Amino acid sequence: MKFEALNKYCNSLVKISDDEWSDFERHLSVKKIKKKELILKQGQICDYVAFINTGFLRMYHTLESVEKTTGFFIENFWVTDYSSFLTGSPSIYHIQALEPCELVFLYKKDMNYLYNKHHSLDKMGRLIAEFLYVMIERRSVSLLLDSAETRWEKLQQQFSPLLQRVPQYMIASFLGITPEALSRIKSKKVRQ
Amino acid sequence: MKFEALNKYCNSLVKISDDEWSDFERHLSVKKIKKKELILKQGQICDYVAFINTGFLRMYHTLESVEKTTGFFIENFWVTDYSSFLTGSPSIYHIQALEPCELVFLYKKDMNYLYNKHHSLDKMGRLIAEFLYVMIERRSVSLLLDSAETRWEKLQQQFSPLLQRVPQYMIASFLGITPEALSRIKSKKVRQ
DNA sequence: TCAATTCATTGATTAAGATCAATAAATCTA
DNA sequence: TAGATTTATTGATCTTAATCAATGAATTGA
Repeated sequence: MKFEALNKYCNSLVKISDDEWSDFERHLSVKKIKKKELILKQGQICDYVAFINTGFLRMYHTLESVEKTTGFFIENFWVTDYSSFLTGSPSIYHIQALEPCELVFLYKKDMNYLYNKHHSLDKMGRLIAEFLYVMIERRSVSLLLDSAETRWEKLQQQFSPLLQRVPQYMIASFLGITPEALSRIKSKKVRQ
Repeated sequence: MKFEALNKYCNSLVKISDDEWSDFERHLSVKKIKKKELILKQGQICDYVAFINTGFLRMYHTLESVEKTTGFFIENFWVTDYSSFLTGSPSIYHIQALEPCELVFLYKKDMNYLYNKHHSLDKMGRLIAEFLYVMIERRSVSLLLDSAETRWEKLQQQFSPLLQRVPQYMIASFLGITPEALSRIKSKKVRQ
């Protein structure tokens, strides 16, 4: 089943009736994405959210010639430029598949219809927005209050398996430092 | 009217019927807060959101002896530790009135009741969560990609009047720098 | 209003991380 | 699998901002 993981995810958040689910399902579309393919380009308006059945993506941006990774997206959760999606303003990011992906797309116009029609789906939208808020607030605080070394340690604790699959220069920019700086933090850790 | 500003704010987000509003209103309570008073202490669970009729507050934390301001809250919007409110985990912040405030409190248990009972209020909750997400994402990106000087310039553009009322050391830590560094950025600007 | 306190500024030094450069290691890909 | 390309590491130097210290300005509260 294409929507099994998503169904399970939704049910973990809110009670959804069969009727509501079938209305929801009608607006979903599955798409396979190749490795390195972009599902969003800088300057485009992100008019969808996509649930990640399988695979793994990153968000990055390329102002000032240097490429900076600002987020990762993993299985059983959503990928989108949520700010662009919400505000309708052009994205400042690219979103790229780091591995072959199977994604379930839901477009904004359909989402608005669903939100207005079904209280439970509106509630689910609220819970997701709240969850994303908590995640990004944590990141923001970490950037403000923690040293680069502490941010690296926390990232390891939180996403240990993910880090195996990602080039270090992407992790470095996600931490807000250069690859050289991350390399030095790591070698320091080993020697301790 | 104690709830006039809040009513206006809510109606700008969603259509609320008279019945829904009166149910909403029943769960609100107004409270006056003195300057310097804390409405939340580090370690407490924030079980409310409060709408700011008048006044002006900040959020700060005091680990490692140095006090760091991480947020400001202004009239006609909400004040809360939203992460603590959402997750039910103890706050790592103090919230303090920087001026005498009149606040409209809404407690979590009442909010959950209202969310479940009225679709429109659930929708409003979603819109607020989404708005807060966009705000903090903007801040997070700025911390990651902008220099301290750029962050200062953006803050000036966004909150010029606010900055008049706040000691500079609070602004400095909000920007993620020391008061000395902010002082130097400012004097550099003047000389240019 | 005036002393006490808090806050802002400036200077000197230190530390963290950026940048530049060279090389080694890993990974594509034909 | 071999050559090409990408990525990681290490060293040297430079920048930005932190820290420490002293002084001057501004607030505040009795």
